[in-house]
This record gives sequence, structure tokens and C-alpha cells, in this order.
Amino acid sequence: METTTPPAPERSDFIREIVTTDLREGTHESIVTRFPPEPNGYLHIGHAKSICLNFGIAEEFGGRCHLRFDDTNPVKEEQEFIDSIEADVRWLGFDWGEHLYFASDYFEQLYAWAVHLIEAGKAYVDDLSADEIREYRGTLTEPGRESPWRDRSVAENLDLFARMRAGEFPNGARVLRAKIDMASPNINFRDPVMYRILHAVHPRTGDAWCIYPSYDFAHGQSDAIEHITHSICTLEFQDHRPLYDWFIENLPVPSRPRQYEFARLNLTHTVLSKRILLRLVSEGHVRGWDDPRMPTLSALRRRGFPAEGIRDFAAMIGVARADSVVEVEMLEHAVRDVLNREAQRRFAILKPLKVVIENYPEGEVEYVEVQNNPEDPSAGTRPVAFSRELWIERDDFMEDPPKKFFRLAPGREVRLRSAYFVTCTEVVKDDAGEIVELRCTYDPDTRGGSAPDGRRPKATLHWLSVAHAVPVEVRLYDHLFASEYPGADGRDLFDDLNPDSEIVLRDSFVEPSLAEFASGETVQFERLGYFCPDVDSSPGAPVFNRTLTLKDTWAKLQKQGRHD
RNA sequence: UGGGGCGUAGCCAAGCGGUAAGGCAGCGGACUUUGGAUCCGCCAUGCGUAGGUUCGAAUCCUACCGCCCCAGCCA
Repeated sequence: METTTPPAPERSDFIREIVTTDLREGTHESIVTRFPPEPNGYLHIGHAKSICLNFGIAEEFGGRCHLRFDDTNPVKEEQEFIDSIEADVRWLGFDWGEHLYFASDYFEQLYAWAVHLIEAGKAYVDDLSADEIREYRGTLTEPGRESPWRDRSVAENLDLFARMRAGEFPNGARVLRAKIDMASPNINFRDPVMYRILHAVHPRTGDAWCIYPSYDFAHGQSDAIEHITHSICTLEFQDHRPLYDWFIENLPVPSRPRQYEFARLNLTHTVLSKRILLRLVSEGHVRGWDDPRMPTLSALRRRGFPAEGIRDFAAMIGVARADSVVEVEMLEHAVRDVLNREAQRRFAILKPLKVVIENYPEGEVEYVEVQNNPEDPSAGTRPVAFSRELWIERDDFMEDPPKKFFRLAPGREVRLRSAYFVTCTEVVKDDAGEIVELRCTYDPDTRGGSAPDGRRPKATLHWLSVAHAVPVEVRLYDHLFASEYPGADGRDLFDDLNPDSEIVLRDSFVEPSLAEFASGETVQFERLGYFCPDVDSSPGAPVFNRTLTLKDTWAKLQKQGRHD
């Protein structure tokens, strides 16, 4: 039988290079990676980088990727998080097949290996308190001191460890430690804790255990049990690698995994610390883990970001070992790129201004055909009602326009997309001087949006027939944090929260055809941005989230003051 | 000041001794029934700094500078 070599992936980074080499040199016949979240919170865009890396490599090299929950700390972990993590990974587009695992599945094996180390004289039960252990550990520049309990007999250690498991001691009374080197310059080698007593109910094992392995004692061995070949984690675990290796080397594990580290994702205008995300939720700065302003995958999904855009983003930013902060604009670009290609177009008026077409017959309604997606003719067209009274966008009219404002103004002719050219003849104001209505005339010869004489207005506006428009609530989202680097320069991170990260509009209208999109699909509101129906919608009261704005040259000019 | 890492454009990132990819952002232009999209052009005589090796250095060597991580019974 012929063995086929998987085609070399065009995207390359140092990890894929290592994998390529390992495969070529026969270090491994096939590769196995894993994504190992702790179920103590929701997955966010930073996890997406890791998910795309681990599952992506498995896919590209014909290997497999496991989903393994690192559930060794029951005081922080919950079933709710396990469920959301599974849903989010699936939504992102990855499949772990049969390979769903939990570190807690290995508790019995891990316990046996702890006993093995005790018997080999390489682990001991320590009676020191947490505070004492810290004191004995030394500092970055001074070596630590050995615990007075370090030289207990194997028999005593075995007995004590068994009684720890049996529940004879309260939380914190004793720990099991590896006996390595209290003077090591690598602090992780100064007799790291392997087991601690935690009388807590575990989401999976319930009250079967009251001692739990530490990350260091669980992770590498879990990898070994699953025959993980490349254990990919973030940079802060570099110092743990020697310890990871030490356990592997000193235990009769079934395989020899290797750990590789890459730089975690940082994004401008965004915070990806689980601790802070938890505070944003618990202190009510946002409405929940899936609040559309959050960087969690569930929030991005609710916001209307397509999974493909997130995957493209991950591919775009690459994988390296240098600390970095990616501009959030790159994520937004990846998302717009997908949406521009795939999203159906619809008309919506966010801030309505009434237009009356004076020379259009009262009571008459006609339907014009509008393209659903100019980028994709196969998306077809839809009929949109046109009549004498229309809504246009308030921002599309200026009574006294600056030079570079191309839209509607007194006496000026513009195109109503796919309908007619109209000319503003009169501006109607209320007693306060507020513009309440525009009177216009239309040119019947321009039906469909082009003139027989070939004249071309400088602007094309979207519009809606007043009698046919459906009222909706629209939520405009912007960066949760106003500053590029939240909390930088000693500022309190929460002072950097953007007060305008959510603006709710209650007088908006959409086309009736938008009813079909209750499913959650993201659509483009022409000239405005991408929007999707929110779960807060109820029958007769639709709510739309703004996923992203369209790029807006006019807005940029305004911001720069270059419009004149 | 112990140990472990990392420095290539505003941002991300290729580059693996043969003369600085690509993307994002930005700027200019073309086109346009979305001020969107698309297309074209511009954007590092320079790779943290200083020396050295070499015909040739972002790539090798030396020294220095800067930044990040580690002193949880978190992961």
C-alpha cells in the first residue's frame, strides 16, 4: 500500500516547521494535538487562536486533535463552562470526533503515579502551611530551604498520602510535593506541589475525591496518556517545561509528548484576561458573557461575526514567540471580508427623515427589484415597495453641505438606489427650527436608477417606503474599551470603558423582507454596516445588533476635519 | 540584581549566509447604482545598538540596551 504524504501547508510558522520535520524524520508517524481549556469561564478570541492552531495543524497534517478539559480545580470549574466551551469549539468549525477527554478521567492513574514517585523517594507529604511553603521557597535571587518534612520515610509518606485521599485532613493541612531541588534557579523545581486537599464537589467526579492534582502534575501526564505528540501552550508555561519533562521522565508513562510555546493573542481596545472578563460580567459592566461587546466567542457569535472570519483572522496573524498586540482592525477586516462576500443586502433606516415626493401619485405603490448581493448575482433580487412618502437617513441630508458632502441637499439631485433620481425642492422645519421633512420631486424616466440622458448623481441613497417600513430596535456596538491599550500607563482599566460602546436606537426601520432573517444570519444594511437579529427579539419587536460598520470614507473625512 | 524568553515598517509577520515576502492600517489614483467592494501605485538603502567574522550578514560571533514571564496548595 502506498502512503500518501500530506501536501505541505502553504502557511508556515515555527510549530508547523517542527511538525513537518518530525513527520519527515519519522519522529512521529502521525501527530496528535490537543486543545486543553480549563472550564472556569467562556472561551474568547484568544482561545480561538489556540483552537485554530491545534485543530488546524491536526487537519493539515492528517493527524487528530483532542478536546481535553483541564478540570483539576473544582473550586473554579462548572458544567456551564464545559457546555459553552464545547458549543464554541464546534461553532468555530472544529470537530474532535470521539476524542473528548477530561483530566479528571485520569485522577486514578495520576494518583497511582504519585504513589510511584513516593515509592521512588521522589515525592513527600509536607505539613507546612501555604504561608510557610512560600517562605521556604526563597525568592527569585535567593535559594529556598528544605521543608523539615522532606525526609519522611516512604512508608510514612504512603500512609499520609492515603489518608489525605481518605479525607482525614482539612483543606490546606498537607500537600504532596515532588522532591527536586530547593536551590534551583527555576522556581518550578523548588519541590512543586503535586496534590492539595480540596474538599469540594467536582463537576464531573462529584465528591469522589478530596485531593486534586496540580496543573504541573496533571497536564504532561494527561498528554502522555492520550499520546499527544505536540503539546502546544502559551509562553508563560516556558518555565514549566523542565518540570513537564521531569514528570514524564520519572514516570512510566505510555508516550513522550513535547511541549512547545507560542505567544498568546493580545488585541487593541480589548481585554482578554479571564479574571477581568469575569469582573466585567459580575460587576455588571456588560449584560453577560455573551454581551455583544465581549471578546468571548459566544458574544462574537451573537454579534454576528461569522466563524470563518475568525478562522481567517487566526491565519492572518500567524504564530510566533514574540509578545505582540494585534490591532483589532485586522479582526474587523477578516470579518468584513467574509461578510462582504456572503451577506445579503437590505435597506434599513437607522435615523429616519421623511421625504415626500410631490410629483408622485398619492396612494400609489410600485415595487422595484433590488439586488440581494452585488458581489454574488446568484443571490438574486427582491421587490421593494416604493411610494410617495419615504424614509431616508437623516445623515444623508445637509441643508448647508460642506464641499465634500455628496449626498442630498437643497436643490440637489441624488439617486435612490434601484428606484429613481430625486431632487430636493424644499426643507420643512418645525417651530424649533428642526428639520422634520423634505419635499422632493422625482424623475419618472430614471426608474431603476439610471437616466436615459446618462447623467449620474454623485450620491446613491438607501430608502424605505413609510407605509411599508417595519419598526425595529437597533443596537450599535463599538469597542468596549475606548483606549487602544486598556489600563495602560497606570490607568484603571475600568476608567477606559467606552461609554458609547452600545447605543440603542428605537426609531429605526427595516424592509419587511428582513423577517426571513430571524434565523440569525448576518446581513448588510446597505451603506451602513452588517447587522444581525439579536436573541432579545420577540414577535413584533425585532432587535438588530450592528456587527460592524462598513468602512466609511466620509466619516473619516469628518473626523479629520478634511471635508471642506 | 537568579532563571527563562523576545526585539524586522504604525501593527501582525516571512526570512534559516547571496543582497528585506505578505497582510492590516495609512496615503494617492482608477472604477463604481453602497463615500462599500474591486483594481493600480506609494509606504524598511533598513532588520534593538556597537563591534567582529566573511567576497557577501536580518541571518554566524561578542558585548551592550530594551521589553515580557516566573516567588498560587490557579491554569
